Amino acid sequence: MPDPGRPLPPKVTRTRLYEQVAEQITTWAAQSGLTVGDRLPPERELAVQLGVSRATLSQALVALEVVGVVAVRHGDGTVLVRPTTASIGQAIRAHASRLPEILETRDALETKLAALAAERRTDDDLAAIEAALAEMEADVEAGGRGVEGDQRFHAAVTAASHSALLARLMVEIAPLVTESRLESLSQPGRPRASLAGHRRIAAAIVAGDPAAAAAAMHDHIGMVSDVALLREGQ
Amino acid sequence: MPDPGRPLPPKVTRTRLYEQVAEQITTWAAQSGLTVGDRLPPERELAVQLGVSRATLSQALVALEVVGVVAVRHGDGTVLVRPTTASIGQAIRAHASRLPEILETRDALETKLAALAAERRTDDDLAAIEAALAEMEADVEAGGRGVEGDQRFHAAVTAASHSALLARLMVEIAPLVTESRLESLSQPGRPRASLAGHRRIAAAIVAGDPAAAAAAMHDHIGMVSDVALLREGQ
DNA sequence: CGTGGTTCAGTGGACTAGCCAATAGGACAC
DNA sequence: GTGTCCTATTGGCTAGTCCACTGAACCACG
Repeated sequence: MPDPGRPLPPKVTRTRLYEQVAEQITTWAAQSGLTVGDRLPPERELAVQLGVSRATLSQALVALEVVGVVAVRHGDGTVLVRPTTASIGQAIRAHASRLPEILETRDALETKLAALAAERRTDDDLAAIEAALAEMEADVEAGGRGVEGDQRFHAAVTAASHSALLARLMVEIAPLVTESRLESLSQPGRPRASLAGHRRIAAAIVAGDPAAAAAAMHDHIGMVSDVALLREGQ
Repeated sequence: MPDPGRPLPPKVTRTRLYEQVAEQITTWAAQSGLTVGDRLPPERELAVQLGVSRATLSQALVALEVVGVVAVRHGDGTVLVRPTTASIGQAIRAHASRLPEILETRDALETKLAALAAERRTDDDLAAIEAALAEMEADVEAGGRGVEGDQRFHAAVTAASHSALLARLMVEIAPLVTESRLESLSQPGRPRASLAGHRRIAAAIVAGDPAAAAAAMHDHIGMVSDVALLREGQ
């Protein structure tokens, strides 16, 4: 769910072929255990493997080059210059205790995001945040866990921060965050508590108080952390 | 390093055609007074105007699309979705290198890293931090900018945090951080100030005081930020 | 012995020509 | 008016071809 950027709805996004190809390349590279510095197969060969023309593959490589994932060297080959998203997840999964790390990282990123959001939020941002809150509330009232609304809320806050770099890092760890979210919201009483936490965060953002927003987000993640550690720990 | 005597080799930067084309498009769009929402000429026509093939033009458009400058709509046309600030071509080469964003992100990640380091640092970690400080000090005393030592220091703090995920994210933004580091340390008096900031951070980590370490790191990055913004402002 | 040039295989860079697919807008039937 | 269909225009993608660059092996010369 590459989403933190747009609270906007489904919007039939026509996926261009090169996007899919770029995605396939990164996942394939991750699964193949390719690391920084390794070479991708030659374009002609790779194009055949992926079942696309060389021109399309070239577009995909341009996209990956612009994003800084690969470096295409004329006459030499194409090399990975940055670990791909999937490889990050893979690397982390190799570690036994990943949940605490995920929460630490969320704490680092999201407190900053909340503070920035309090400073920069537009009316549209606030509307998206409110909508996410409403969605979560409705779900929780109906006995649900509010997973969707929770996710949307954090995505809306990310969007409201208007920081492309931080947003990208959130996308990077998104799959890991999903895990922790599910674990947390699956506990009795947690959805309501989480909703309350969100309300405090939203209030601080609406009020334009960066410090309060950061503190509220920190508390919120700390709450998730506590319970998760209890479950996991002893 | 083939020739220590010469300061700078010719540096033949091989520019791909699509990069030049992308640049031409943005500058042309700016000069033509095109604003957000306006349509670019059809690909076939534009390709002729620019004197390149449609395939190459397509690559350029992919690059601009990835960066978020244009939106290519099948069957309709290509529209501008973000004002082109002339320097956008540069932005493509440097990925998403917006200095303020980089510093925001560093602030988010590194304050947390410093706090964790204060809690978890081992003797080896402290030794590495001290070594980096010593290296930077020696370089600065000798009139250098201490770039190497600066980098090592932050790497040592990152290692001392013992958080693989945060470390990975630091790796992600490493190339961007390098830019900001160079810009900052190139200013008169900055290396010394930076060294002092490092000392405060190190002291807090040695003392095992997470809050103080985070605060010191925050101040340190804030200092870099101030100067950088001054530079940018003019 | 080594320095420097040459060759060659492999690789990406770019172009041309062509067909497919989506869109918008007008023509038409109702 | 209203809805449907048609069509010109536009981008999407492919195939085939040639060119330029890289690196390594090779060889000739000093």
